[in-house]
Amino acid sequence: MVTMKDLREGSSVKRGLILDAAQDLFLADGFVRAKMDDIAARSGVTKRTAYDYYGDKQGLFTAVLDRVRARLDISIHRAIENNLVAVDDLDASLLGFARDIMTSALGSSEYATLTRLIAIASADLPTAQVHWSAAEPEEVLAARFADLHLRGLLQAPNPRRAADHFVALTLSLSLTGGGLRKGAILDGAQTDEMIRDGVRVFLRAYRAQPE
Amino acid sequence: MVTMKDLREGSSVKRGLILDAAQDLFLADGFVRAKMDDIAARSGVTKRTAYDYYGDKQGLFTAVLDRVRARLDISIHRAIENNLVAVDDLDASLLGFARDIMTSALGSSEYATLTRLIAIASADLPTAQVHWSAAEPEEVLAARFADLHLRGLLQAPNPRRAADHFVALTLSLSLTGGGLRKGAILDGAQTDEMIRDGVRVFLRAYRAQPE
DNA sequence: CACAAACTATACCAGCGAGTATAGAAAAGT
DNA sequence: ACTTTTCTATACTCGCTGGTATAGTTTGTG
Repeated sequence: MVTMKDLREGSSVKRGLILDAAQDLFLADGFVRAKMDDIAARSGVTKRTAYDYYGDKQGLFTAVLDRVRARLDISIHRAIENNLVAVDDLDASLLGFARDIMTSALGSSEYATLTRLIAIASADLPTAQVHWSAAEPEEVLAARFADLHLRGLLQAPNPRRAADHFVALTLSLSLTGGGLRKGAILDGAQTDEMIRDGVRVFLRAYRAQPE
Repeated sequence: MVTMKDLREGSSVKRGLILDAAQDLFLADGFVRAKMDDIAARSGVTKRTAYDYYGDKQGLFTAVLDRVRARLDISIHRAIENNLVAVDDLDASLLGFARDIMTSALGSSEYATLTRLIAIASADLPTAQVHWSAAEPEEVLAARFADLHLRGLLQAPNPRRAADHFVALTLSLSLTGGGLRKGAILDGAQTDEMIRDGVRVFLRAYRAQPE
């Protein structure tokens, strides 16, 4: 075990480079098969330096996990800002929200990345935990749904459950491709169709009925 | 690599004991951290014998995977027989189906087991594949939904998608507990509530509307 | 310049665990 | 009874990889 104080301050650019390499290799090979030598090589840094920065392999992994979690937090906030603050067209808003999450920035979404990292952690290091800074994604979405409920747009007396249902119907399903497969096999068009169907079903169940 | 012919026939009881032990340890520790010595010890057999039966560690893992898959096939068929052949009360039928899958026999469901094993495989050995004997679960459920559609009980023009939605709303959500956590944390009562809510939402979206 | 911190380069070590070898005992045919 | 197959028991090999040691080089800074 390496305490925080043993770690080197260092330059934040190098920290980032190391995390980038580590994230790539952890995602590609899982925790165990990813080798520290490869991570160091890919980040253009000596293995020794990587250890000086992050202590040990598990420390590096949790650092990757934390960064992705933080980025997802931001993505979610932005997606909410852009879609769920001033809602008039429910369909368009929910659709835009799900789309934003699935394709944040240009690369693959933080949501997909985090999901995979958590799966890896669950298989390889049962001790690792993800601690959310504020609230986990479903919670903040639930808060929005509660608002929409009050405003009479949604019929969602249990907003948290509604959020779970929404995520399950759109994001989760897009990632797994439906069924018990392992890899994400959906291309862009299929993903979008999956999301559209999910939103449609969600709204058919949750849209407030005009009296 | 060990060819089939190198493997020993052996007694089927011993095969089962080895698989039992392997399944327990793979589920508990993942593929990498589970040790062949422990598996052999737990199954009351020498390590050498385990190797004679299954060739190598990966062969043992895929054997476990195949057995669970086969059992899930059976469970699903039975759950369909018991709930989705002669349907009058849609709510009760779908609820019974989901409940049966989640609590097949007395132990934990094959569905949960298989899900976890696939997650482990996905993290630790990207090469392993699950090959379904006939059709994967969602397909057979989709066939049932197609039937219910024809009989005017369900409004599901895309039965496969409906099956994905049903599974996502009930089984998947019960396993993950909602949100991006890793372990299953729901007790029996919570699971049942999750399933009930899932079925309710599913039917609100998919039940055929009386003209 | 001097001095320290950061970093490289490379060699090394130690443990772990998959898989094997060897020798023999116990079933099980025949 | 004899032979073959199955299985036990234990010791062993061997590659891999996380982590470290050592020595030297760069970089920054007063």
